[in-house]
Amino acid sequence: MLSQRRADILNLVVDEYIDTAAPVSSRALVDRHNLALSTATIRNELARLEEDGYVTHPYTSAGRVPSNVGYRFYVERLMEEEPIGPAEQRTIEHQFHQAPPGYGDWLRLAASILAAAVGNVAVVARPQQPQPVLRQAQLVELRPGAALIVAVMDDGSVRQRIAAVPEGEGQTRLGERARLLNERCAGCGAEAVRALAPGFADAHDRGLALDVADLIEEHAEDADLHIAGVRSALEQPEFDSTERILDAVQHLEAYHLRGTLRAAGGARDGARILIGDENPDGWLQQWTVVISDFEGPDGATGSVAVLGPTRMRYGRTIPRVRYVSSLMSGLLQEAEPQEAGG
Amino acid sequence: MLSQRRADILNLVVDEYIDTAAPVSSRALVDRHNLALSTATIRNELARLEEDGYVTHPYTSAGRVPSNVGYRFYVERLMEEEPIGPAEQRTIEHQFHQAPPGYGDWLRLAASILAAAVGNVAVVARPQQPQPVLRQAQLVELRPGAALIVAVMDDGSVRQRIAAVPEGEGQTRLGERARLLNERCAGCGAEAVRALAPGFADAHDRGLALDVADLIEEHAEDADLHIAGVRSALEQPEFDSTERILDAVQHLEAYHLRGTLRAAGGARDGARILIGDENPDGWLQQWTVVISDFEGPDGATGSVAVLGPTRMRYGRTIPRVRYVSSLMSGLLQEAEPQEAGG
DNA sequence: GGTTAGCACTCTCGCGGGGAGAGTGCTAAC
DNA sequence: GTTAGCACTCTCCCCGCGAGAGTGCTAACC
Repeated sequence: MLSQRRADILNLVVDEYIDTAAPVSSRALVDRHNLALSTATIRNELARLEEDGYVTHPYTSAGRVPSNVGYRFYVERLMEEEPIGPAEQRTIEHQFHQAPPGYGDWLRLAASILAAAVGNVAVVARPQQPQPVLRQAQLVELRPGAALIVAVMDDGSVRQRIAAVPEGEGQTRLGERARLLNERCAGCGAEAVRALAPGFADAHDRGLALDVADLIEEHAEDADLHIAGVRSALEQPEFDSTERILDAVQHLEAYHLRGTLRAAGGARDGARILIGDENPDGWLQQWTVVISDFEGPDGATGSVAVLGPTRMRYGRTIPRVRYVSSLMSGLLQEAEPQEAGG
Repeated sequence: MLSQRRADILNLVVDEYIDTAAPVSSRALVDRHNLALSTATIRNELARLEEDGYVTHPYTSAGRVPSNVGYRFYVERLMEEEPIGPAEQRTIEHQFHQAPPGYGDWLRLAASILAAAVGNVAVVARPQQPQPVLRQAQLVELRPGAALIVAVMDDGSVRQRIAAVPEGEGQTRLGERARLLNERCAGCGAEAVRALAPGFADAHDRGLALDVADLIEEHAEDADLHIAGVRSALEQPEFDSTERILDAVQHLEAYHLRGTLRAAGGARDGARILIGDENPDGWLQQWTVVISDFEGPDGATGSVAVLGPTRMRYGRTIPRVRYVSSLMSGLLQEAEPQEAGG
């Protein structure tokens, strides 16, 4: 366990490093916080903190940099959360209410508001049910012999697939097939639909039912994941080399992130926090991820997350992730949706 | 008009520069192509080409670099297209047939195949009808007082919006509302639905109809736009500074690109080509965009495009954009869709 | 008149040196 | 336990310099 004084010093080191992105020297600590100790004493304490693994040295005679262990301790014990002031809150809600009311717009907006608030990458994933159920399927004729199946789930997610249909059929016949399909399969999960499939008299209907079953259990499209703030994150000094930027760009593509959002991690008041190598993904070793889930209709869960360098303004980020998450939750569950503000 | 010899030299300069990314010297031209002329003669010709605006000098004593005018001339008169060999064609088709048959997957796949084939950013936009028509709308209960409208268009595109509904209603009542809406509005365009709205007896149904009308004329989501190959494009030497990379990253976000794809430009056999400042967008001044549209069902048009530095392998890119575009078109219109390749 | 050799001139790029500055670790004294 | 002092280390930036690549120009050549 750290002595009070050493914990205080660690706190200052982390704060300072988060602020300046430069290794923190004993001199800087004493001067900038008017410590009643000499730099030599601080140096001794820093050496102890280093022995215990809370800070490191980039090279022999530079200042100290927090380690992942140091950040973790900081997040759990030292950090002060930066509250969301009334002005900031008003700004955010204002932005929300000015948006066009499309559903995708809300999600995108949440991501970009959050990204702007924390200066890092923000990701918002649409609520999805773990075991979705078919609400209704449509058949859209593409050309003779092929149609697009559009399947809407009970959580509002939509999945599409091209399927073979008999060549001579027009849209009206396809409409009948869709009606039959819906009559029997609406409200069913993937296995149920698959079990119902053999019951269709027509071979093509059987095929369609199996396709629908596939669609139900298919992972939702990455399209339902909204990312914002990549640029501001990459402007931070940790991304000084082009390779690092390119690696980040590559990994921040939508379909890599779904899995990331599901990762568990040290929680703090409902926000899961993964620092550096606590992340399961290799490429995130230098990143911190802060995730908060929110509730959609019928037990569907969505996620709000921020990704940034481990040197992140935790005190600012964590409450804002939580707040945007609760806004989304409220939007979908409690409060009035369409009331235009002022 | 350029003399034959000067045109030949320009051709060599552009080829060479595309290949090496370094200013082309008279020496390099003579040596690498066994020209029966001295470097001095070439220098004279290069000076003339520079006078006429086809090439430039980065600084006094470096080699020559093609200007946009030079590239344009090259694309229209000089370039040789690099045909798609049978092996490459087989690879591409193989990749296509191995894909999961989801509709979004096809589009994404097309983008990533194209990106890999040309080493630049590839974008594929889902076919959309200019004047879409409602096929069917659904109401998904989010919570008491609010529902999600899910509207499917006749081209298979889907748009969603949150709407207010009377508080006491369950999903069954919402289903009835949806049925009424579909009975009257299916097959209608935005104005038609808007005209029908006052005909609904119930005020909420009127509101829903108006929402649906909005949805029909709303721009489709950026979600329907698939991007690939950002990393390989940014690995090229023109992106040496972090600022350039960041600018590119920022602008390559999905919702900036729809407009870009609609831009017209010098065409070559069905591919529209915009070189450098021919692009309407300011940020694309250093980029070339090659676009080819393809036909979806019922007159919907999608687009396939490649974006890269003006120093782009035009001879390779153009036929491949055209080819992938025709594959998409075929997938949606002519050939067999599901045949798995042996 | 077109072509070419020769040469002076220019600009970039990479390398090494050197000095300033910032910080540490250690020792010895308080 | 704290502190002053000092030697030591490592980075960073600037500068200069030489090598190399390429051009433009002039004058001769076919």
